[in-house]
Amino acid sequence: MPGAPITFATLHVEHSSTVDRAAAELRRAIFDGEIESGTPLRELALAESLGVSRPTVREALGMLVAEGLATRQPNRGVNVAAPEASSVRDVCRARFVLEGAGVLRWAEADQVDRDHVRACLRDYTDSVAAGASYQELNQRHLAFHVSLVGLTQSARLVSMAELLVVELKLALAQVDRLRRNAHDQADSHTALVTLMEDGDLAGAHEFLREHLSEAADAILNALQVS
Amino acid sequence: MPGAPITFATLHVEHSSTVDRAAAELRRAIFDGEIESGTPLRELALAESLGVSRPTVREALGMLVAEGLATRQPNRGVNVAAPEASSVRDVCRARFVLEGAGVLRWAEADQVDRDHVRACLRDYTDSVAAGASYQELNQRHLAFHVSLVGLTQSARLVSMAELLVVELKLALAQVDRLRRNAHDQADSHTALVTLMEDGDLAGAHEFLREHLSEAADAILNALQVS
DNA sequence: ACGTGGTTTTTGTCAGACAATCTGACACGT
DNA sequence: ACGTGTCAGATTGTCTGACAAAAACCACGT
Repeated sequence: MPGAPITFATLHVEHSSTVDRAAAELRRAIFDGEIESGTPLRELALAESLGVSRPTVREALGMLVAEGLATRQPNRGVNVAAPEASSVRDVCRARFVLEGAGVLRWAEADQVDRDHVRACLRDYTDSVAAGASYQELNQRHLAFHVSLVGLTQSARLVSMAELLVVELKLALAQVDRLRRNAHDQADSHTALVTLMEDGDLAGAHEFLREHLSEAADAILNALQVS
Repeated sequence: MPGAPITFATLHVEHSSTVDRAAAELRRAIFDGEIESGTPLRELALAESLGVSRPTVREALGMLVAEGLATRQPNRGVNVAAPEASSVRDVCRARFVLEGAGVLRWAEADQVDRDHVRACLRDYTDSVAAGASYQELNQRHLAFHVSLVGLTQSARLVSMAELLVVELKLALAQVDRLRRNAHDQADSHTALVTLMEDGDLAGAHEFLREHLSEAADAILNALQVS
């Protein structure tokens, strides 16, 4: 259609600010275990290490605090968050509410969202079969759980679930180095999807509750060991 | 007991930073309707008006953006968020998931949390009976809804619900000046609690769905009118 | 050992400055 | 007339340097 207003909808340039890059670097260092949980994040030291100014570091730290990756005590600085038993239980309870709501809405959900769940499951099982790296398995595993929340068709619930997952990744980063028994819970996930496909949503809901409860116990055990 | 370590547990000083006070002032101005939705929040102008420096304003604006009260476009500044129809629907869907989860857990919930729900309901009905100000009615009304989420015993879900409520308050601030028909939904809330007290949790759940759906429609109508 | 006082480190906040980017308007060539 | 290039103004993003306040640390005297 000549003359029509052409929109280059697919084009996109990375538009990252210095603060974003600094925050991303800090996240990476935390998840990679380069920074132990509980270590203080001094603004001046970080500014020199990252090669940016103190205000920039301050803003990046504010983002981490908002994400729950770090805690700030007034006039005492920010530390890498230390996952406690109570917070792990809380996160898992919250996850069950969000993901459970998605599971129960499987039937009414959008076709796109259901397909997304299937795609995430396939990605995960493929990674397991291919013997992918530990990090990647974790990523796919959690992505599947978030995709369940997508069934609620609420963008806010999804972003909340992503926040919870970030906290969980922090807890996992503490124990992964100890027991990296790459938990292939792919079978469990497949069973969950099968239940939903068969229309047994109540069964899937109960299955999810046990699945999450087991996950919480596993993390708590690993945390107490370390 | 002489010599015992004395703790002045009741003493408490306000320990607020300049940034917190600036953010609080901005929130107040937004909710009071002094700043229209969509107006740009220039850092320099705010710094002069508030009597603080630009970095402080910047940080306060970052908090507002994190809360969803304002939106930031890179290199173009932050504007007071404009509630759209889609976001109102999304918030209400998310609220139903969170509050519904609380309602369904009424029986297993902690006695303290159930009492808190009852207390919030009483506060609300008392305010209605006393012909309290519009602002206060709104406050109590929303506090009751948040108390429902408290039944899940998940601190994270509660803080998520509080975030949603803030967004809702923003939308209400837009329409309240137009139609402040102080919706006394106290009867509706009382009916909800009665259903739960009687053990009809499924009924209460369905009742909540309709209650929230009506609220969403009312807000949407008011928004379209304005 | 205990409480007291000063010293040092770190954060919270400020002031000023500069570069990068966006906006809008205007001139230019086709 | 239309699209393009250019420029000035405004605003944000980031940096530097500085200072006050709070907390942590350490020595001191009793």
